[in-house]
Amino acid sequence: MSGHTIRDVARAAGVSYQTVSRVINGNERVADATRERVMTAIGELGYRPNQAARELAGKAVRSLTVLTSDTSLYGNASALRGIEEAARTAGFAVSISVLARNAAPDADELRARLVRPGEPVIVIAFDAAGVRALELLPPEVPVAAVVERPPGVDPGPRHVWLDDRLAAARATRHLLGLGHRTVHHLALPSSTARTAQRTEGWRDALREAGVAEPEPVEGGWTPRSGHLAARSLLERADVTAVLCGNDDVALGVLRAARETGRAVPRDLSVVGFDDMPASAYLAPALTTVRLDFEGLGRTAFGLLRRLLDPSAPAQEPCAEPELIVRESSGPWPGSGPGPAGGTS
Amino acid sequence: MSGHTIRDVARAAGVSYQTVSRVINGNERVADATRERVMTAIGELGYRPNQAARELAGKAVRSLTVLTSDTSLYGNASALRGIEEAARTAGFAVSISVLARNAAPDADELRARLVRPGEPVIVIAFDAAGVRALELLPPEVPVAAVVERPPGVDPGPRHVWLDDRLAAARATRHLLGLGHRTVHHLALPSSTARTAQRTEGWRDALREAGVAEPEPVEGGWTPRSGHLAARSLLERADVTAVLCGNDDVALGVLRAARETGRAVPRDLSVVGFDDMPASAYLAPALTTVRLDFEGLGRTAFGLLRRLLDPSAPAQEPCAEPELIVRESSGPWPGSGPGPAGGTS
DNA sequence: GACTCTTGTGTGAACGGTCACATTCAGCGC
DNA sequence: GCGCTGAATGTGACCGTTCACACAAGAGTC
Repeated sequence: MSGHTIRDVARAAGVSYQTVSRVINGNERVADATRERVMTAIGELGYRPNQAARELAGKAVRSLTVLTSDTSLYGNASALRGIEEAARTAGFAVSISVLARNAAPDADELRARLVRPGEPVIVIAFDAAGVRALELLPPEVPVAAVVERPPGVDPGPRHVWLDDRLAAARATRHLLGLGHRTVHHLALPSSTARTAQRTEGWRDALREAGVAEPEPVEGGWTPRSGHLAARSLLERADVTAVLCGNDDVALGVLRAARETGRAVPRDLSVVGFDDMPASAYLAPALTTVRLDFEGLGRTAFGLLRRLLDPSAPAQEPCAEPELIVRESSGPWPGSGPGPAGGTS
Repeated sequence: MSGHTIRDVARAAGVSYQTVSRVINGNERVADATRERVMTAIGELGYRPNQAARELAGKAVRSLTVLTSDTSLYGNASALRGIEEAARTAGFAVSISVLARNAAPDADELRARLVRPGEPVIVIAFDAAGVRALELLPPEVPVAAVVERPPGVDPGPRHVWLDDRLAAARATRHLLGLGHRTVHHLALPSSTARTAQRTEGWRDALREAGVAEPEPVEGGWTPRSGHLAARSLLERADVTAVLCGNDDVALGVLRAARETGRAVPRDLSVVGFDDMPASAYLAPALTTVRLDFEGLGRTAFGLLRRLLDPSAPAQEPCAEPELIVRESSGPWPGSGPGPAGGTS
């Protein structure tokens, strides 16, 4: 039976229940000898405080809910892992609630999802469903958000994000540096009404280099959607470098390239985003930008925690995006005579 | 806003608080007219029951904790998704706690991970850490387990598993049917002291065909470990078909094959396990066995639910393993055109 | 018309904590 | 000795809900 109460402990230690409560809640003015006795009583009885009673009596709860879409996507899964890890070490319990990708939730459904009113929430809002959920959340719930791009001019302290814009710019510069006349972009669905950060970074680099700025092609998140989108893109001979919205999309593009007889990287350079564990083993191994989703999740938790308790320690920042050059990117095919290009 | 109580509702509806409680907890003996009034009062006030109070007062709580290792592994993530989906539709809140892969937790730590003592648990125990956690869980907690193989002779009603043995046998037969003299196996780490189910199924098929039974090579879960293990395996010319523990491992093997100059499927056939979304897009597209992890998760939840409430409806069973033949498996190189014998 | 039986509703007491306040008992200056 | 202070501990009420009952009507039964 797991049914010992604070009063049982008090009886065993020969003190009042309030003293036990004091001991449990850390240092108040309790004599060392008393604390000692209470502690041993707790240990012997195997007492564990009842979370529900604690919460009911007004004590701040150490739990949070993560709202995310599809957890099988690498970014979501990694951020979730970061949150979970940080939360658990801080003694928080983590609940999870998965949003349907397409159908954005309405306010009622959302409220019903949160186990208890007032439960703190972290939203992983890389896609539109997440962003919408974030908007719909009632203002009184404490919330931190992992987003693709900060909203508006004044992001406020509730949001964390990776520097996708810089990352995309770096990847694009890498390709331009290899001699490509321009870089095409297979964009992820934008999470907001505005252009995605990665798309902007890509455009930054193109503009900075003064090259043509082709229309980005909007696709999905999966290999399947990358494959689909690439089939039309690769019909055009002038496409020599493709920056993909993520590594999964890049995988689809690699396949499309194979099917249309384009050798990578000889005829076509493909660069991904995220650096999934599999990406180094693809054929060819994928050039990509490594992103610290886990660190991002940890940071989000730190944010939420300081929202609940301003005296909580600050979280260390997450890692910068890092370009990982592998086999899938090579020099512009137009420059080298025939078989010259191609080894990396 | 979120601070209305059952008594506020009662006052607004002109009834006693107990009547409101009855209405909330479904149909007891409440007059239709009264129920109606209470319902509108609830709607107008935007009342939401306080979970903590409800739990404290002894109401069974509709929540569960999922104990799993690394959620970025496809099997874990998919099973989690299945659980979450089924749980949410049934009105359960899902907490998640991630186990470190290597360091198995001790009983105390495990208990501390549960939101409250006696919290129902689903353990995703595909690996040793999960199995150990399952063993350590105190007997009083209601638990369902998603396992790689049922424990002992009498699995009991708490466990669900996929027919990995049959699945492996099918995949192996497929390869033998293509003329391969035998099939080598790159096994996942076994979750128990006994041989993994997939390994047994593979052996079943070899034995049934009366061919040589090479020692299985034990590796890990990742592309990296598959790559590592394959490098030594592929030094041997007689290895023409490899059954991999999962698709990620197969990815590593594909890369190793490329590096050692073995064309797949011409010189080497590679078959995976799981059918991850990416597997259809690999180069070459992976022949694999599709497993219904999501359905398995749903089933596990159904099990737990009936454990808590025997009158709950039964869950529909999950799908059978299905062999998906793609590009990575082909006829035995010894028979076909081109230089005969292993050393081409 | 007094008697059960059913149906609907109200009342008091938990549940296991925390909070605000009351109490005890040293040590201290006067 | 007296009151004053402050540290250590105890007491009562309350958080919002459910549970076990008690109670008030109306419907049958005889």
